[in-house]
Amino acid sequence: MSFSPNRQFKDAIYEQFARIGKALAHPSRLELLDLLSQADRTVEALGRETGLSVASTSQHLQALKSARLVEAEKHGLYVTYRIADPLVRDLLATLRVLAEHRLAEIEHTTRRFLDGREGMESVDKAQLLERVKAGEVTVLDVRPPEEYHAGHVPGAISVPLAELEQRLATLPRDQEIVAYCRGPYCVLSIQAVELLRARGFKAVRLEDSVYDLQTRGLPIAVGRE
Amino acid sequence: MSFSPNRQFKDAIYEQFARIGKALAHPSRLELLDLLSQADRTVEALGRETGLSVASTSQHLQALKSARLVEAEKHGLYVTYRIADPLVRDLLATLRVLAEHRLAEIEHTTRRFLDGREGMESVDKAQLLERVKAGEVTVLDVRPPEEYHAGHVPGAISVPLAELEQRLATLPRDQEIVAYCRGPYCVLSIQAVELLRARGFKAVRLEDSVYDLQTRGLPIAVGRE
DNA sequence: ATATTATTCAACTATCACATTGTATAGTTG
DNA sequence: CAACTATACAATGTGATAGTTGAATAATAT
Repeated sequence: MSFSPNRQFKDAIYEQFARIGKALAHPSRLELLDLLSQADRTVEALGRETGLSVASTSQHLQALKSARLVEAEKHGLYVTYRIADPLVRDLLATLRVLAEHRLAEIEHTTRRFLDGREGMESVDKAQLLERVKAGEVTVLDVRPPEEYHAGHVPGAISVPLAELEQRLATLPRDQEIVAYCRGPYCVLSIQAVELLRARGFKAVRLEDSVYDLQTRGLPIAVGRE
Repeated sequence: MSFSPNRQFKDAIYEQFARIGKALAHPSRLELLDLLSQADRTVEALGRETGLSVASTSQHLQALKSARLVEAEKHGLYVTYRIADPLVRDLLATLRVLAEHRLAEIEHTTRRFLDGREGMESVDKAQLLERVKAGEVTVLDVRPPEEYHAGHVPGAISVPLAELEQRLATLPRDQEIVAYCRGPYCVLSIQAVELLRARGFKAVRLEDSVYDLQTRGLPIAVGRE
């Protein structure tokens, strides 16, 4: 029985599916995929942002490549990696939703991390999103510029967290400011909102990433502005 | 930097996400999840259907349980496992679509397997589905009875593959017969259609599972009939 | 050409996961 | 309550995977 053609077929098929499962089985690879979901990047840049050694980063990227989740292209001296298919983002999103739903540890960890930080409690997302769409608020994209250029909320202005302090003067004091970054587990927007509030601005955090918003029907703007 | 609270937070979060990835990283566990997607089952039944030893089956199930993808309940002598959340099915479906999309090996393996089998080539699915919905065809659920009872296409009759032969007389010769089972990689419906055709019936295979059809808006019937 | 830089490869060690066994536990039957 | 059965757990050997280091490769710049 176990050498029947049926069994062989099933084994071969599940073996293939497991290739993708294996690619998702390491925290670093998931982080790399999350970063690549925001913008294409070189090995070096990915290593820098994840805190991994370049060699380690390269190896994980190869693992992702051999599972066909990412693609690589050599541009001169640098190899740029990118997400191979929009479905990869969908898979990551589903994984995230399921994890949030089933793993109490995630909520627990997030709560502990946010504990003591003022006013990071979730706002009414639907309502906030309407105001973003209507342009009633100033929207800040606090991610690195590459990520902004790869895709951002229409009307949002790019203010990388590192530059926020020196650009405070250009921000409105009368209008509410909404900061977003890569998603609920990205801390850039948390830090941005903390800084803004400390300086007397009215600021809230939008937990979603551009791509989360895209699945809710918001268009994505691409390019310099 | 790498001991900052931010880094610790990220590591903890991605560690959690990776729990689910790890659970999906073995072919046997994926097969177990697929079986459980169709109906709850005992360890013994799962071992029998997958060809794994009972001990091995139990271990994989524990791995799935500790990732919270399945739940277990003891009924008398048996422990029954079930999918913990409908989102698990969604995740599996997304994984499958992505794999089909990106991994040429899957199509290759499937093609090789179907090669030589007459008329398993895909029919116009949308049109077929309409006829199923409209009740214009006889629909056969050729999975084991437990799976039928856990959820089936409305109007479908339960004819487990093993019983098909002796129930041929009850099937219409003038109307087209549609057989379905667990999805595109389940061979039960293939074997059913082969048998039916060999006996002169007009039969086609529906590649989707009940749950695939559910996401396309078809209701699921539950229970004995 | 040579040096420089980014990336990959190769070798090594440590850790982790797998399947197989055998054993323990817990319910059920006699 | 003893015997039995289904299931879970534990220990083992084996193989795969991760991270490190240092060398090799490849594309540019000098």
